[in-house]
Amino acid sequence: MFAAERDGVAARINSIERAGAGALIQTSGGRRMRGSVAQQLAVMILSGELPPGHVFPTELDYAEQIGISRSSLREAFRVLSAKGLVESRPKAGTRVNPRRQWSLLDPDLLAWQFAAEPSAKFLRDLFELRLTVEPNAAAIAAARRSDDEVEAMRRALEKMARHGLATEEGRLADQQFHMVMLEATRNDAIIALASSIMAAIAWTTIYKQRNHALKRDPIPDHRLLYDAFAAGDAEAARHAMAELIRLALADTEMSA
Amino acid sequence: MFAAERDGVAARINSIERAGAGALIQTSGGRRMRGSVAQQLAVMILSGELPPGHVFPTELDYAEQIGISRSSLREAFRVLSAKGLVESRPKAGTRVNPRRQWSLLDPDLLAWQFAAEPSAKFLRDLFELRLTVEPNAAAIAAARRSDDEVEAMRRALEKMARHGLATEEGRLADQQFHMVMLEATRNDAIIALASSIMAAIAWTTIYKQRNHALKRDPIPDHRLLYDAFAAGDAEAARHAMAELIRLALADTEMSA
DNA sequence: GCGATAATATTATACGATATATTGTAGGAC
DNA sequence: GTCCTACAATATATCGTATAATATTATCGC
Repeated sequence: MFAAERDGVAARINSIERAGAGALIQTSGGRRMRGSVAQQLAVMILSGELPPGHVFPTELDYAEQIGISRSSLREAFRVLSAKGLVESRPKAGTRVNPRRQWSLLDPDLLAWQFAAEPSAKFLRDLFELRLTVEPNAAAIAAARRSDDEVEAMRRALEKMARHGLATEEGRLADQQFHMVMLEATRNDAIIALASSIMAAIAWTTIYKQRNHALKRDPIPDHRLLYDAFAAGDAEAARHAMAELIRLALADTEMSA
Repeated sequence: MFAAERDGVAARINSIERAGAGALIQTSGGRRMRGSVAQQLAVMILSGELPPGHVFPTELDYAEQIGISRSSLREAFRVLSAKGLVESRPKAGTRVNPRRQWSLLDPDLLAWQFAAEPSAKFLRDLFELRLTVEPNAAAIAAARRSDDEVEAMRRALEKMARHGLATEEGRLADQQFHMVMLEATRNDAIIALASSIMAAIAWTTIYKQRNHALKRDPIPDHRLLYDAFAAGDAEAARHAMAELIRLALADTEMSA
C-alpha cells in the first residue's frame, strides 16, 4: 500500500537485494524518520570524505552534533561495524577501518556506493568480477537445471520480449530470468554473490537509461543463453553469458 | 599485548578476516564481557535452530529472558539485520529472514558458520565458488603483477617452504602468498571476496589438521603457481591455481 | 631512562520513559 | 456482502541518564 507509492524503480531494487534491511533502507526513500544516519555515514566513508584512520568525536559529542541520541548513534555505528567500515574500542573511540576490511560486496554497501555515484574503477572491478563468476555459474546451472527451471526461464524471456526493458514489467522479467538461472546452480554462495552484484549494477543501468534509452535489443543475447541452458550445454551457456555481460558493460560505458 | 595471549590460530584468523569486528569477535575468544549475543543468535539462525519466519519475543521480554539489557539486544539485532539475517518492524516484531536474504559471504557470517561446523553442502559450495573465482583471479593477477609483488611472493614461498604448514609461521606465509597474488589483481571486489572465503576455509583446514597432519607437500603446487605468476603467464597461472584448489578440496574431503 | 602503577577518558552496558509507526479491528458506505 | 476508512492497541524507535569496564596515558618509583 505504501511501497507502491514510492519510486517504483528504487522500491523494486530494494526489494530484490533485500526485502527491507531495517530502518536504514526504508529511510533511503527520502522521507520517513530522521534516522538513516548509518547510510549517510557509510556514504561519507565510501566516498573518501571520511578517510581510513579518521576518528569520530566521542559518542556523546557526535550524537549531539548531528542531532540524535547516543543510542541511535551507537546502533548506526554497530551497523557500520558489522560491515567492516568502522571499529569501536573503549577509550580509543570509533575510527574508520582501512579499506581492506570493508565488506565491499555487502548488498547494502553496494547500494550505498551506487547511491553516491560509484567510481569508474569500482564499476569496472564489479564487471570484471561478474565476468569471472557468472559465465562459470551459467555453465554449472546448465548442467544441473531442472525442466521446471527451463520452463520458468522461457516464460521470463517471453515476458521480457513482450514488454521490453523500457517498462517496469520487462525489467522485472529480466531479473527473474537471471535469478532462475542462478538458482539452478544449486550453490548458495554463488547465488548470494551474483544476486547482490546484479541488483547493484541494475541501479546504474536503469538510471543511466533515463537519459538516453538503450538502443540495442537485449533479447538475442538472452535467447542464446536460454537455448544453451535449455539444452544443458554448459560450454555454450558459459560463452553466451560472457558475451551477455560484455554487451552490458559496453552499454554502461557507452552511456558514461 | 593482549592479542598474543589468546589462542594463536584463532587470533590470527580473526585478524586476517577482520582486524576486530567490534565486541562480537573479541568475546568469541572465550572470556571477556558477557555479550556476544549477536554471534550466538547468528549461530542459532545459521544452524536452522531458529528457522526463517521465526519471530522473536518482544525486545523487553527477550532481553530479560537472556539476561541482558534491551539496548544490548537491540544492538545485537542491528548487527544481524545488517547481515540480512533478521528484520525488525514496529508492531510486527523481529523475525528471521528467508535464507535468500542472508549475506552468506560476509566475513563474520562465514566465521560463525565455521564456528558451528558448516554443512558439507555449504563447504562444497564455497570450494566451487573458489574454483570459479580464483583461477581467473590468478590469471588477471599474472597479467598485472609488478616486480615488487613477484619478489614478495618469492619471499613468502621461501618462508613457507622453510617452516612448513605445520607451524604458525608457515601458515602465515601461505596466507601472505595468496594475499599478494590477490592484490596483484588490482580489483577490490575480487580481493574482498576471495580473502574472506580463504580466511573462512583456513579455519576448517587448520582445525582438521590437528587430528591428522597433512601428508601431502603443498610446496610444488605453490611453486608452479609462483612460476606462472612470475612469468606473467595468465593461462598457466589459471591452470595452476585451479589445480591448487582441487588439491586443497581433496585434502579437506579426505579428512572429513 | 625504564618499568610498574594509578588516574582518566571513552566506550560498553543498563534502565526507564516517551515518541512513532504499523497492524489489526471495528465501523460505515456503497 | 465487500471494500474502504478511521481508530486504537502494541511493539519498535528514539531518547536521556547512570553505572561499569577498559584501554590509554601520565605519573611515580627505582
